[in-house]
Amino acid sequence: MALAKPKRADARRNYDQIVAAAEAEIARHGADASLEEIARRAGVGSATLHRHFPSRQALLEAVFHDRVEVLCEQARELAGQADPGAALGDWLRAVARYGATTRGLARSLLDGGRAVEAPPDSTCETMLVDAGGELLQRAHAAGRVRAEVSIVDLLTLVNAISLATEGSPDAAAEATRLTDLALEGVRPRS
Amino acid sequence: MALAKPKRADARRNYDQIVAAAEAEIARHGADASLEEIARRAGVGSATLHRHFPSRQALLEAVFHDRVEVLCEQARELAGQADPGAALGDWLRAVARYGATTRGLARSLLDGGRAVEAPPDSTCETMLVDAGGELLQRAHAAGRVRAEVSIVDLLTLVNAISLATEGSPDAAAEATRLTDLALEGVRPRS
DNA sequence: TGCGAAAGCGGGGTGGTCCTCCGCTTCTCT
DNA sequence: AGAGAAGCGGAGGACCACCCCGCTTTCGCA
Repeated sequence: MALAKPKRADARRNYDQIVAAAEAEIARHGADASLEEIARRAGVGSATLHRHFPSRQALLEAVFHDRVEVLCEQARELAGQADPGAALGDWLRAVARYGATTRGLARSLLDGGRAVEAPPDSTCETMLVDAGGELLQRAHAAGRVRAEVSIVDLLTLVNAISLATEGSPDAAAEATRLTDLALEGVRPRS
Repeated sequence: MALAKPKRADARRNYDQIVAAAEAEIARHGADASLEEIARRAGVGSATLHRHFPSRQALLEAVFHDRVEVLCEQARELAGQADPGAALGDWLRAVARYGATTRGLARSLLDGGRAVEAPPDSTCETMLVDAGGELLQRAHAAGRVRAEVSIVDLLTLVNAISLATEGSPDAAAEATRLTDLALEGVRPRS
């Protein structure tokens, strides 16, 4: 749905410029960067931005779509790995790292998850659920994950960690550490 | 610091009215409720609000101070319990529940943790760290928690969970479940 | 190639926000 | 009661999201 690019040439050009400007601006100022400023830097009127992206969330989805796709690709690669438990863990750590280091992503995923609008599939949220579901299924089959744990649980947890560590000095390390903690549990392993 | 109430009677009255209005408004609209609207409902000019609370965070601290105090009190009670592992777990679950069901609290704690201003002690963040530190220390001593786990880690984790579940249909249950998950880990206990 | 309809554009307006300045009011202390 | 300090709040500036609507650009078709 984030891919429903407009068909007229100028519209498409503007669309791309807006996404590019948004990417830069969000990296600089986080998920609630000024839409006005984004439009300005993209060289379009603010109305154009609002026409292409009816909500802030729509813009965020478009900006992060590619990055999320990379994560999904990574999940597909890891699915072929010998140890399904490790594969799932590695992927979740990667997601946490990505989320913690990419300003606005975690926030976008969180809001996207609660979205009131009809979720027309292929949102970043559902992409991750699909990709991660595969890994979790294998881990379940191998008995490496408790049966009642769902992929939505895991992604919520990991996303929460991203959100909480985003902005800390070494966000990547912090996110990885906390993800490990959550996956392994707090008690010493006997 | 959130307790440094003004001394003149009218100022004190306004202060209290602002906090009361803020509490209601934040419950309704979350941590980024309109300060203007809060001032309006408190029956004061916006300048008065800004004079009493130089930043949004300062207002949030004042609003949530009492609730956080309750949590700290709870920690002190649990510290006397026989099983330190369970005590810590119970408390963290309570914090998660509280955070998930009290709009704005989790967000406030998160931003409070990163605060750039000189943290003059007795912020909500430090109160929780102190209260929880006690519980963690006992759990450590009893060998129920891995040595490298700190109270800041745990609170960050729990707060992240609050943040991520706030607003879901049954936030309390969801927060509790995810906290359990994080404390116990993902793998089946042998 | 040229033309007309449709698609898209963007300046400017509206109503909201945060925050500050500064003349005025209210309180407190004696 | 009166002086001085402490506090007040309306007005105003800078910014923002979002929309309206007259204008421009593009594209399919002849």
